[in-house]
Amino acid sequence: MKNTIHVERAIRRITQADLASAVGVSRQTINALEAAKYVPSVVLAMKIANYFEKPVEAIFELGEED
Amino acid sequence: MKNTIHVERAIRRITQADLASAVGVSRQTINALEAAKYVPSVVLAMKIANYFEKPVEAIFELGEED
DNA sequence: CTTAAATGTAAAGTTTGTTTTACATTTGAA
DNA sequence: TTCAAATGTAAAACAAACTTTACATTTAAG
Repeated sequence: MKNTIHVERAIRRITQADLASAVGVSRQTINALEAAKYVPSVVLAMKIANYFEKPVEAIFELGEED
Repeated sequence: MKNTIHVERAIRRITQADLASAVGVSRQTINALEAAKYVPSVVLAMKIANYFEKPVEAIFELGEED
């Protein structure tokens, strides 16, 4: 599971804390997600995708591991 | 969180057990998902969406609760 | 250079996803 | 109607998501 959250964030010049509060999770959750430390729930994934106005697949990609 | 798994399954005339083994989870997991008893991980959601050849958003929908 | 904001990281704890086992009920085909 | 397959459900156990607190490091602006 890979994701491009930090890229999307960079484009919009948004902070981890900003995104976190926008989607209702802690900043560490966003930080850990960007570090690919774990796999989020679909709900969180969809909230993030919605926030960036992109489909889930544009931000999250299945890897070999999955 | 709503989903249309059982509809997609009906269309393809596929059993819960079939889908379960196709995406690598237990049959109870699929059953519980259809009953909306919990929210899956993005990985599982994407595997299910891929299996049905549809985007995640076509199968999973955020509700008020989320 | 200095300072504040942003980020990385880590441990402990809570909650929630997922598996396993097991059994009861429904459905469909013969 | 009978039997097998499919589905519903439930409890215990385990794994993984997510929070909280707390601190160290990096980055950017003044």
